[in-house]
Amino acid sequence: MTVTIKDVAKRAGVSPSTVSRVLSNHPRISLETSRKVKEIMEEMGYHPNMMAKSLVSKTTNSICIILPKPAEELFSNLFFMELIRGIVTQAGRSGFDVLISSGANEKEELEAVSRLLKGRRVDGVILLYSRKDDSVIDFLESNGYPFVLVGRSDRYENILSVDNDNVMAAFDATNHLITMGHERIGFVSGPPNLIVSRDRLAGYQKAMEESGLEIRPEWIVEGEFLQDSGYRAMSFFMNLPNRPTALLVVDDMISFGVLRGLNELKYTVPQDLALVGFNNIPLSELSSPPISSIDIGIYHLGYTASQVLIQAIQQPDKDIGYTNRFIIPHRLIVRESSMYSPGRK
Amino acid sequence: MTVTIKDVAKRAGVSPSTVSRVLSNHPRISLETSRKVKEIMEEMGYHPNMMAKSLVSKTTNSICIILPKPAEELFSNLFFMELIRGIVTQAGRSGFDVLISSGANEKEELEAVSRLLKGRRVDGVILLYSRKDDSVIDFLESNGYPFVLVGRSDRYENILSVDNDNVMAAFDATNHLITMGHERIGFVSGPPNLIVSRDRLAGYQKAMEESGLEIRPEWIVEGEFLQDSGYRAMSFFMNLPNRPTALLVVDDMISFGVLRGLNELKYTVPQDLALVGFNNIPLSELSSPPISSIDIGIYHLGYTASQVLIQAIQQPDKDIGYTNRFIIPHRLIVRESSMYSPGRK
DNA sequence: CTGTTAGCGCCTTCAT
DNA sequence: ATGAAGGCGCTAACAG
Repeated sequence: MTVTIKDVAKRAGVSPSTVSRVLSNHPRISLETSRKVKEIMEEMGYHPNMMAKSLVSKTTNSICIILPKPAEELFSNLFFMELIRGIVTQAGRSGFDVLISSGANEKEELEAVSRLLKGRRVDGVILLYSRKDDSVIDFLESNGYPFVLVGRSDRYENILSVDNDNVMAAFDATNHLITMGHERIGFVSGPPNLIVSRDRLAGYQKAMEESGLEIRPEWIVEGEFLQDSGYRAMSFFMNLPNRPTALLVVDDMISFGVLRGLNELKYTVPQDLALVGFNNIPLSELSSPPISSIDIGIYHLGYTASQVLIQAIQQPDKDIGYTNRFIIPHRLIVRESSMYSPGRK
Repeated sequence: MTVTIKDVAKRAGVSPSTVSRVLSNHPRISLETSRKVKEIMEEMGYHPNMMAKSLVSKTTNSICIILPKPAEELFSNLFFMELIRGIVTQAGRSGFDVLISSGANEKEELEAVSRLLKGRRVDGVILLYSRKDDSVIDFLESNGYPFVLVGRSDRYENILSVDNDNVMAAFDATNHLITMGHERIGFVSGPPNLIVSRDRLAGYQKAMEESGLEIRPEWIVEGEFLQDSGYRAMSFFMNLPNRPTALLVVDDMISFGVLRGLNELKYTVPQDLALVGFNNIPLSELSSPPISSIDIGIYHLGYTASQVLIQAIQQPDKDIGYTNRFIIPHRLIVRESSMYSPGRK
């Protein structure tokens, strides 16, 4: 049924070793033989058996992605799919396959990772989240397995990671609003345990301070009100005395909730409240009005993560510690939601 | 470095076969030995080498997903991610790993599939698209490889597939609008080469005909105007003499474009035009107004596809031809965008 | 019940 | 430049 090296060898009248050498472009092999063998391989439809190859080479040419559990996905599926696309594309170019896995809880995740790595099914791992303490990272690190984190961890310093400069991104976004003439700017955050939320908050604060603008605690909202509560949250917010004229929102998905709340309350964006979001999901430009957003290069993030991981797999020595964090550039996309300059009061 | 069966055997004072038997829960093995071996495995941190296992068993316990190329993804990333989640979850429960792959064009796709299958890296394939003629399907079918199609193909009749009844779904959606009192109903379609577009169009037409309502060709629009052209398309549409009072939109993503166009033209939904979409993406309920949508159970679609494929892999005899199409139920989610009954004229 | 033997398909010495 | 032999880690006969 299956065509093996042996078969090809027999048919070509040479030894299996010779065929094997042809396969690996061995230098010491006659051009004549090489040509003939290749022809026969083609003719017989030979395909190398990856499993056998892996068994002897102790390498699998594949990596795996650990999806976060649904609970943690504030940043929607859009985000992950785009990331995966980047990863898969780059991995493909390097001749790597991508395996995708997830677990219902951290324990299951750890089991899966352990099985895949110890069972020699993959050579390395891409982690798509950043938790505070993470048994998976502990496992990977203490066993010396190659892995890269998409995001940032402040507990683990010297691990490979690919991330945006979220502080700077928020800084830029805030300054954009300030430049537009806003002085009272609020911030809608995501789950506070996500590092990205904290980083963006920090960038916002930094920009406000550097411009000598006031930050009031009640201007900072934690935005888990994706669904129904968008209305109430915005209602509270808009009724503040001396309310903000602009809002930085940590994720475009949340922006939609905000927008919805504002709409129900009959407020107009950007006149009553200007908006700038993050992540620039495809729908950001389709909403009414289109939302200004920081594009963080999600595809690029995935592409780079894959590249970095594969490099680490192939040359396990290069990470000397000072080039371990890779920063993907961001850029602000200005749309209608922030194209309005408030008059002074 | 790696702990093998041999090592465990030596340490336990038994033969490798015995250890292997313990691993596979062989019946004829003393309880005593079994316990001891298991203990030692635990203690030595033994993990079976998947590659070696695959090599001898000629089975990989993994499947692969072929992503469509970006060009074909009218139905956004949201759709695919949700699908993948369903697939990965179910596969995990059956002890299968999921590999994900894609190609820049059909030729590359075919190469990838061929490499994975002939190279014995995966046992079967899930196809996430339905094209008219497909060299990948031809390849899979003629080689007798297990695969399942998410979607429908009218060229290939007897292949395993998981799909919605899109005709019925569109029928239901249209009837909902009719029940609400609409008589002039339009249809925004997707790319005409996608079967799902055609099926939904058919369901719409059926419902209209059965209710004795008129269908005008100019009421049927091909909706590739996601981005900028939403405005112009809607402008054309709303200026029709005797224009529709309701619109069926083939995908929620497109609904956003429509909504945006309407907004710019100062029309109100649902008063000026009622809207019902498909796929019920998470954002459908966050838009202003929230969009009524047919939920097609994307996760369920993926979950079932995985289940069907794995079953086909494990018992390659069962598909006798009359149970090859699996239909996932849909349901209409009514929201504001269709909660308005137009007065008669 | 347990041990021995022989591969799965490939690669890598070691000879020639 | 090519062949022969041994082994990667595991399973599946075949013997006891």
